[in-house]
Amino acid sequence: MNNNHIFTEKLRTSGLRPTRQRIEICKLLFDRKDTFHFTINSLKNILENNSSRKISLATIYNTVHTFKKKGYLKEISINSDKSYFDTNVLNHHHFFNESTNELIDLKDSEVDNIKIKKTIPGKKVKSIEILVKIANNK
Amino acid sequence: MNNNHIFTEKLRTSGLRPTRQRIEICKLLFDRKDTFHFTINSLKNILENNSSRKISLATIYNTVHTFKKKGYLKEISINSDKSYFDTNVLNHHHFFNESTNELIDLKDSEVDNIKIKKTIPGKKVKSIEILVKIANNK
DNA sequence: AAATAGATTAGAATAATTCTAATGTGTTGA
DNA sequence: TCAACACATTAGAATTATTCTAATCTATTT
Repeated sequence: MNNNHIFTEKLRTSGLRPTRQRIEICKLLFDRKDTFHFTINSLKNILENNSSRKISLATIYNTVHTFKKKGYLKEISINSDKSYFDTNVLNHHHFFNESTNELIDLKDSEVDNIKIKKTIPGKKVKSIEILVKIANNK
Repeated sequence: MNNNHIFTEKLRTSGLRPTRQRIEICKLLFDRKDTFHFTINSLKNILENNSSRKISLATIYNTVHTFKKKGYLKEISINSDKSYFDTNVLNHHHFFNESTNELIDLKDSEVDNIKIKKTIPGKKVKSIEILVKIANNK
């Protein structure tokens, strides 16, 4: 049994064509209970090990950015050399473990309301993101 | 008149050799009253226009990272394709204007105390960073 | 002032991301 | 049903960002 038809439908509903590449990536990203954090590179490695036919790196970029645009993925701000993505698109924040380069979700309810006193005229706030950097106790 | 000797001293004090390249970059970054936000690329462009002798891009990377390690620069988390740096190394947060890709400082006092309720055992918090993304009112 | 050790630079190599020509998919109309 | 067209998608090639390392420079010791 497999869930391909579910993803096919999901893609069609979003106005995206259900290609082999997209279905494989969907299965990897969304066929799981927990939220999943990844970089393009880690996703590429997993795909290489799980996928019968090769998916070009450019296609992985295309797909991830398309899914982000559709609201199925969230991009996380880390001052690192890589972009991190999250399958949890609900409002939430992150821990970033600098010792292991891993992300951990931080529910909105686990952070007290943030009040920003400064405003910028003519601009509207699109999002407020908190990143808590952590590291191993030496 | 120029401030080269001041930067020479500052560099020596930090255990860094006062090379021509570093002094030029110091003048550009630190010889100003306001804090300065930049990317490696914007810095490269400014140096190209202000510098008599060419500084290799690799050297700009080296220098910026060295200054960051010494605590003279702060790297800012933006989920963009570039790393942003800030000459303001005091504890503070940022607005990021998505319409123009510009950073604006947000003083620590302009943000209410942030309380994180979740903790990660065996890890210590290194920093808490807030990024407020803004955009033009359409 | 020459020799040495180690720091620094910058061209070359690599890694990350985007561009675009080729290919594939869905739709329309005969 | 099935061309043929219009547009979406893929993936190799090109570009851009970053790192590596051999060559060069600087400070120190004698």
